[in-house]
Amino acid sequence: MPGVDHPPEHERDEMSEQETYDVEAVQEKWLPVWDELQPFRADEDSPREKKYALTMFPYPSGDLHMGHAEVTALHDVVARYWWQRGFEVLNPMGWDSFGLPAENAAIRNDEHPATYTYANIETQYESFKRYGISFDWSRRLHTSDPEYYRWTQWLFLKFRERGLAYRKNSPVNWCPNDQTVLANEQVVDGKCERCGADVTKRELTQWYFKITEYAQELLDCLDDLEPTWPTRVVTAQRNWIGRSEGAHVDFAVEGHDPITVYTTRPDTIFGTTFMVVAVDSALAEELVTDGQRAAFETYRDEIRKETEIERLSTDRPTSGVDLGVTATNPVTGTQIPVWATDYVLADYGTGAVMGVPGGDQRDWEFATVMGLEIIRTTQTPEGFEGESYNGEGPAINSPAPGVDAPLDINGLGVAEAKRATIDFLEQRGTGKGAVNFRLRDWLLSRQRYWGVPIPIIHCEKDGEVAVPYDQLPLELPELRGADLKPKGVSPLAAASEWVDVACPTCGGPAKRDSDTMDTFVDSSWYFLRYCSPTYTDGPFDVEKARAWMPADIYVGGVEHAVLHLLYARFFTKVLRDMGMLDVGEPFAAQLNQGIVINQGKKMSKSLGNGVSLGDQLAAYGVDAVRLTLVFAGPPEDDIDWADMSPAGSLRFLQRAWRLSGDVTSAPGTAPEGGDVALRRATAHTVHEAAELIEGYRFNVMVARVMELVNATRKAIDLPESRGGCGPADPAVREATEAVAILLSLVAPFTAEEMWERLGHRPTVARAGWPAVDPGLLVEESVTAVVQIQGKVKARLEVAPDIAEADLEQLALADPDVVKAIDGRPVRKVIVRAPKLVNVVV
RNA sequence: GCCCCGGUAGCCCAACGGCAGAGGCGAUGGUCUCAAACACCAUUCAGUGUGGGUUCGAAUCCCACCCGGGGCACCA
Repeated sequence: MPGVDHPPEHERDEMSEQETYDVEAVQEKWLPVWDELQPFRADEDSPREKKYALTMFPYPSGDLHMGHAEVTALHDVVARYWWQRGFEVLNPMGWDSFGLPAENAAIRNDEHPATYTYANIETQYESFKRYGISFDWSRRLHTSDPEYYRWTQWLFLKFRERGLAYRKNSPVNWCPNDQTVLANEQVVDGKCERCGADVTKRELTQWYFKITEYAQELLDCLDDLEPTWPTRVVTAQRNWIGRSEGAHVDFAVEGHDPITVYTTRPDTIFGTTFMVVAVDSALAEELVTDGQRAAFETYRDEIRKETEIERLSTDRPTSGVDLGVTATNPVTGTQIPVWATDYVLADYGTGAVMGVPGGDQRDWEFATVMGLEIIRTTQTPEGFEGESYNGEGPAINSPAPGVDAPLDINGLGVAEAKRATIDFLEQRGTGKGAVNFRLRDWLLSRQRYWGVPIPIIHCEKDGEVAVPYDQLPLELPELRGADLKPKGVSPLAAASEWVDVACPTCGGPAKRDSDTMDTFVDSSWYFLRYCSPTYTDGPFDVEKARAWMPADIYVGGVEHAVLHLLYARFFTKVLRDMGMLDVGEPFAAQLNQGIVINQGKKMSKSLGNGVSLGDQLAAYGVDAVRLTLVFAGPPEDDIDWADMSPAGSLRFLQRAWRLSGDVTSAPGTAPEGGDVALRRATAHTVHEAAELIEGYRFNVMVARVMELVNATRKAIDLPESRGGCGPADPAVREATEAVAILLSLVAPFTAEEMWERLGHRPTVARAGWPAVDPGLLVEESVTAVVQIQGKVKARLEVAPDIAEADLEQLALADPDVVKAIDGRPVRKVIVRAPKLVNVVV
């Protein structure tokens, strides 16, 4: 084992000063003790104030890796801190155990996905235990257990009863590799978030959660989360929800219902010279005239073949087809042509846009290519050389000079012009102010096996029929190996003895819905299940949830900034509206850790730069690895393992541990009367550590503990003449005990061992926060700096409560200061008692 | 293109608008050793990405730019 000295047996006697810290033996020693003591069992009936420490539960792929080690080490600092501060802490762990990797493994190995899943869960469970995180294992859960997913199904049915789960036919994102649909959030740069394949569109009837109904509230509550959530998560969610304000405007079409468009710039309506609808929308199909139908269909089919990547590409050529109809501008009465194009999105707004080339660059390009008229409606600034202009400026051509129109907004600024136009449209009944969101409803159906079956039966006569609540859980049929191969429809559809059922309403032949739910549904409420993991009368015990929710901290990866975190917020709000929760937000505070990389790059098999957590633990021990991860830097920063020194961490732990063997005073020795300098250092460290932890500045906290260890070492070793006090001084015991308790947040094995060597009973994890005499925090004297023109010229030892006038007098009398002033007239003296005096000459 | 976050010793990182350095790594020298490794002791090193501004005083506040990371991006 590198870094640890194992002297031969015969030398041991001469090495009493250099005791050996046997990492492995210490680890083996304490695990069974903790199992016995169960120090982290959360009790909601406890009179202590409660804290809920939550960390994102893992997907069970293989064993734990460096990423898991980092996030749980950071998380554990907070959880253990809260225990030490006297809180009752809920710190649960479970597994997000439905999902594709298990299914793919099952196909490869001709087995059941559960085999892979539960084997990995056991492996990870054992690893977590050895890793010494303060989880309450009695609350362990797996989302793939029927007793868990019965409640996922229950929630789905409840949501459906509230109109929040519905089925619709619509073009959806399709991953040709995983052979399943994807939610908007799972398409990143036109690629499948999971496998990276180019996503295409398909027209399918699928289940959706109506998250858009909560769009405004999801947005508004971000204001309250802003102080305690990472900025980047809050902004990412704001961007994702994408609220905009504008108007719906109706354009009359002969022989058809009016076309309603959404626009954020109703004030530019005088510049509307054409109209564009999404080529893949039903509206386009309806509007197209017989004469243009052939051209339209050719164009539409071309676009449909394209992947998301191609459609999203910003340098694609402008394209479109004239639909052959005209619409009437509701303000000017002008007839304008209606086109179909691919730059308008079918599922945003109304799928139709008023073309204002003077105010929108896309419209400008379209008008230029198609030879359509361009009218500017906002005065461009002096020297403007661009094409379209959407900035601030007075309205012009609204109406054009000499034209008589029922509305005149010429000269108004953008905001006033908008308001005037909306007022006019509303009076005329041809439009109204409107708000739009970028957020779409959450597509939750998946054409795969290893997920929660959707508890719906499709009957020809009765339509969609819910599986009765007393028949939940609706369990998955036993499929394995080749049965699970992706075929474009769910594997469940082929399990005829499962799919074919009698309709619960009419008893006639019917079929079960053969899709399963997106696994993000499972993880949208697991933090509630933890509050009462074995509850059988509902997804969770409302009273228990009241006791624990919201989670006081949620630690996890920033990759979930929109997906999981938005969905979980949505579920929480719905459950609140169902009367099951008091809170509208699930996570009061959040901490995102960085990732562990190696040699400047993400660890990956292809780069061959992976670092095995198991190897690191074997080489340096759990505590040293945890300490390294916590000490590496601010939690949000990435950690380059190549820059880290677990050996250095181990060295420090040994130094700390050695202190506990050097203390010679008896346990319980009162610290009063001990060496004051060391007592002050201890008091400061403990005091500051609390502030640092609460600010998530764990790396600095560790540094402070290192300082205290160094100070204690010196106090023991140095002769009295050089500030030492010897191992028998009560201050040494006080400092060492503080070190043990502070270290218990990061290095629980070492801390436990120290605690025992100090003559205490286990477990240090519940020893309580070190008591600090507040008097020791007040310094007897402080160093005041005297500056001339901002440059330090002298230092003075002064009382901390010195008056400004006294300090000024003292400073100006100092010989070094007098010399530095050198007889020049003093123009100004700035005094910041007790730390600083600045003399301006 | 728009919006966030960040640039401090060789490296990882500290520093209420007030002495740029807390801690660690590395390096160098020493103690120990036949020698080395380990351990221990000591020493070393930047003026804070660039340019302006505010201030008695700026790593810290403001503006512009450069570099790195992230989010959104035909969202009308």
